Amino acid sequence: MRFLLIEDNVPLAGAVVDRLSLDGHVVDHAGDLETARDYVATTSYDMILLDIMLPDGDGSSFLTHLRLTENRTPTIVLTARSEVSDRISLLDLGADDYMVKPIDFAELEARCRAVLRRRGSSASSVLSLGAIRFDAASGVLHAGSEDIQLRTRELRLFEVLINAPGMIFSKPALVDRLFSYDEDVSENAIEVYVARLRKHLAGSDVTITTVRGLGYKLEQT
Amino acid sequence: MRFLLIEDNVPLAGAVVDRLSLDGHVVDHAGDLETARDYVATTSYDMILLDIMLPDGDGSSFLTHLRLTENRTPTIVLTARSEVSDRISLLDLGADDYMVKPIDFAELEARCRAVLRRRGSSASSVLSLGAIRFDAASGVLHAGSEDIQLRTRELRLFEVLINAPGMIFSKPALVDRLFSYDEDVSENAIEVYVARLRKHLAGSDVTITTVRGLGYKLEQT
DNA sequence: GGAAACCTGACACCAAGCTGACACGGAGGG
DNA sequence: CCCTCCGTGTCAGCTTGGTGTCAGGTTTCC
Repeated sequence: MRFLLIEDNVPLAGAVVDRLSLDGHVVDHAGDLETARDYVATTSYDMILLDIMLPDGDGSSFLTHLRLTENRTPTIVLTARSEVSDRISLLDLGADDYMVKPIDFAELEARCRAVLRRRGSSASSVLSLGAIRFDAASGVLHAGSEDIQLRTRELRLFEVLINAPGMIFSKPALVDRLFSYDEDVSENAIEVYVARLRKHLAGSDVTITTVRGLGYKLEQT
Repeated sequence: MRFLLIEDNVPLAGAVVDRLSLDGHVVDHAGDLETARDYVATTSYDMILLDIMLPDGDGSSFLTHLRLTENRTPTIVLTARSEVSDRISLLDLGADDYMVKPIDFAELEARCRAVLRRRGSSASSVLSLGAIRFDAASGVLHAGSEDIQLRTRELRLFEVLINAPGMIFSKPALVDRLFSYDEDVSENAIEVYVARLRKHLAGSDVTITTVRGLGYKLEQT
């Protein structure tokens, strides 16, 4: 999952980034609304965490604009207790949930999961193609008679591929999906992860096909 | 498609306008930021090509301003090599892609298509003619009962032809479209790729017709 | 009939992709 | 505090398949 965290408190932001990264998510951090606008204009996120009090404006106006441009990215608003004058108005603006600072990380994770589930983005979290089944929540891949626990990076790659079987993903696009901007990674890393996934898929009726010069796609044989 | 080209180098701008016009696009040309601002204020564009170094200011400020006003028009930034201090910073500003001068026209077209496809503005990527269907996103050609994965060069050629069925493309024009100008390729290469595409189209009701002395065109029989 | 334009099977080249090995670093345990 | 384990990304050498050229054949047109 790719998150956008909009938060001006640097230590707090760092902590959230660290925590979410542990779960294998990619997190981009924007310290103000201007940066945040640039991010959402160029990147597609699975979830936005939005602080309300920001140096260059009010987070709620950002949210309003976001929804007006038909961007339905699930959003959780982070707010100090004193700012919760009207929680209803936040939800009316298009927030999916809100949390009061100080943030409890376990609760944050739980609410993220809840919101994502409610939105049905990865609804039941179990995807299947051919004879394989993949539980995105637990990261377990059932191929043949084996149950394989995918590790975080493998998991994210597989998640991307199985969500659009048959579609070609170029290596630069995959690098973009798996790594955040400040991670400088060679495209060879993608090749390596494709190879590792292929080992897991060996013997099943699903393969990752190379389309030379274009990219990779997942398909049933 | 309606393009806005913001570029102060007149000969270069002329060449880009000519080239894009060949594809049937409408191109407005602004030589400086002031003109460009007037254009975007009055007209809705499908795509903006933006030079960074301009007589009356920096193109990146134009872009920033554009995005702040919630204008999401797909934008490709044109830049001299020395200016590419940081690819990321350009993308952060809200550019969809960037190109280094000197501009390779074949590449420019490809990138425009890619950006437009990514933005999803051009509806679906599936084109059809007669009994064949072509999915530009996956590069798969459905002809008869077969699904053929086109490779990059075949794909580029077919893309050009199917975007204007019946139109005659000369061999020099096709060389121009498929190869960048540091690739020194004989026109025979086009003949070879036409032959390869014809094999894929065999048995369908679509053929590539030779118009002796003029070029090739794609048509339904 | 001859020349120019076009077609095509074969081929060699080389960049794209694959993969085993390794080095690095964080986590966790002793 | 050190050691080990494990996930990760890089690298170098290898394999492979797409690519453009060529040579010889065929068609077209004057």
